Amino acid sequence: MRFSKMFIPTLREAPADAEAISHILMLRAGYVRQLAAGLYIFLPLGWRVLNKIDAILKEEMESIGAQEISMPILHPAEIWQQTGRWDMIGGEMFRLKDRTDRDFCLGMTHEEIMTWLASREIRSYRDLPQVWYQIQTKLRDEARPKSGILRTREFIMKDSYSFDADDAGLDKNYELHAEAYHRIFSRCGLRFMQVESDPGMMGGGYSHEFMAPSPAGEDEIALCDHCGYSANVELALSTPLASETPDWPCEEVHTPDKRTVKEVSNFMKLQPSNFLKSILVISEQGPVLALVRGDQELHEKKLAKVIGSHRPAQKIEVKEILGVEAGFIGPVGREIRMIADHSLKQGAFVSGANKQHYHIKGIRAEKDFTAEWHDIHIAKAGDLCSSCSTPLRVERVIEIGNIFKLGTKYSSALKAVFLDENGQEKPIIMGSYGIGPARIAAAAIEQNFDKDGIIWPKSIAPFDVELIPLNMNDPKTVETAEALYRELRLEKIDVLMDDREERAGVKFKDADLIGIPTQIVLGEKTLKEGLVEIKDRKTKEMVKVKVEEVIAHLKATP
RNA sequence: CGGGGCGUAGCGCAGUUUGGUAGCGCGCACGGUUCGGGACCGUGAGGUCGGAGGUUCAAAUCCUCUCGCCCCGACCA
Repeated sequence: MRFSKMFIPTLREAPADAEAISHILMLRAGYVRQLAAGLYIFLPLGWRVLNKIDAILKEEMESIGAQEISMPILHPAEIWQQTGRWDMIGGEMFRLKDRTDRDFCLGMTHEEIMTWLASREIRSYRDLPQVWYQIQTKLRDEARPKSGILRTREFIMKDSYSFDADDAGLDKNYELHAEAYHRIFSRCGLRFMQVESDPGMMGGGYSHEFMAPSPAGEDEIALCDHCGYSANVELALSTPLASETPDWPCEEVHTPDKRTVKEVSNFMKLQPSNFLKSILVISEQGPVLALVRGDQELHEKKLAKVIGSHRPAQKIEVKEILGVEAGFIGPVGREIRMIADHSLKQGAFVSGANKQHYHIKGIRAEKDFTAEWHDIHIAKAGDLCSSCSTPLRVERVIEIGNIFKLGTKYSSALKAVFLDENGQEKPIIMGSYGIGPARIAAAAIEQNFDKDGIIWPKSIAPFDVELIPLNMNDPKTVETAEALYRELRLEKIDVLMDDREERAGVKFKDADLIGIPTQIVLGEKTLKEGLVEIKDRKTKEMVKVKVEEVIAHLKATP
């Protein structure tokens, strides 16, 4: 492509409402434009990147036997009603009616529709397994679109679905996808890891996420460098370091107006880990007291797995239900249902005394209070790995892909069944597997940039090479550039030639911003010696090469 | 959905406190000089001051309502 003909609107200054690096750079380098909150236009450069990623996705999907199809994004409500998700999902689903008042929604994902297809077409175990995939638009009315392209309301996803006759088949397809995903993200030049994850609204029991470390990410994962344990902090298990607990006698302490763990621990000159924190929540079955150690945070999702959905109690409710002001509540002498974190099992702690302006010191599990024991704290850096007791690291990450074992949740609901070898009717066993190409692109930028702009991994760069003839008024420069341009294209090397009548400085700045991995600079003086400069965008290293040897040189440096 | 911030030329911003009829830098167009890291000089185009209503002789500026965008949190296949 010729730069002069291609629409690449670069910006010297970043629009004020962009914050994430990938967002700023994609805007500045002319890859995307924002239409509205969470809606992005991909400009020619941006679309080329997505196409490169898609090509890798297709290759790797085909390599594990997945077959590409394409599904509508407008879905009749009935199918979503049959699986229950029409009612389960709230405002995140775009809903609409057709002219005859029939309910529809815009697809957030395609489990329902894929399963519907399977239910109509698959009869026998002989038809299985099947793996179908598509690269298709999804729509979700996100509560909070953010970080440019990272969290949008409309986005493209590669989603695949496996259909098997038995669990072994599902395990196989799950494993094949995990392997394909490793190849995909490696080929895209990302640093990433596979972690255990919470299946969430997908249902089913078993899932992993693929995470690319980046400060721009929205998720956090806990990692053990020793045994390799890694999980989203949403479900990561950990053992908080044991706290030093002197063998206090049980006694009340006057703590006037000291309510928070911080206030009381400063007042009593103790560590937060010497405290027992009591949090009142309201569940559907009534109030529940959640107990965690003072230096830990309550994990609402973990708690929800024990007591179901719940909300924190308001200050007035605490007073009404427990008869004492928040800040002085504790487990001692309470009849209420209590869920306590494992870290409180051993040792003596300080908690609220259930008496205004008093705390109680030296309370012990089982002796002074009883509770149901669960892991309900948020894993944090420094906690010990629950399997090998090594301190955990916590890292911020971008979710770039996920894989789920769905089981029969959707096939049962939609009657996607087959007859097995014995003529028995059984629900198909399913898995679903997603990758967000735009997130791959954003993560690649977040992981590869410098002060001058983007540094694309070669595999997903919009072009392989940028040809930069500096002086378009010099016939020799233009002639050589045109010749090289032709030659590169004959060699199937994607080349962008900056043939604009611009000053050298502008071309250099734009080239660095856009981030094509290799730059070939044609300067008037070096050209007189028959040389051009080949420059690496990432390392800034430059070598002078004879014009005739450019192709050979490019081929020699992968 | 809760909290905070911001809407003035294509982009970045000033002007709003104290009401007097809109300005700077970049970009854009034209002419000239320049030409290996976002050139310089000159001329010029471009604005419903997010929108609606109100107060006032007069509103970008004050009041009310409303829309949009960003950030934090809640939420999140």
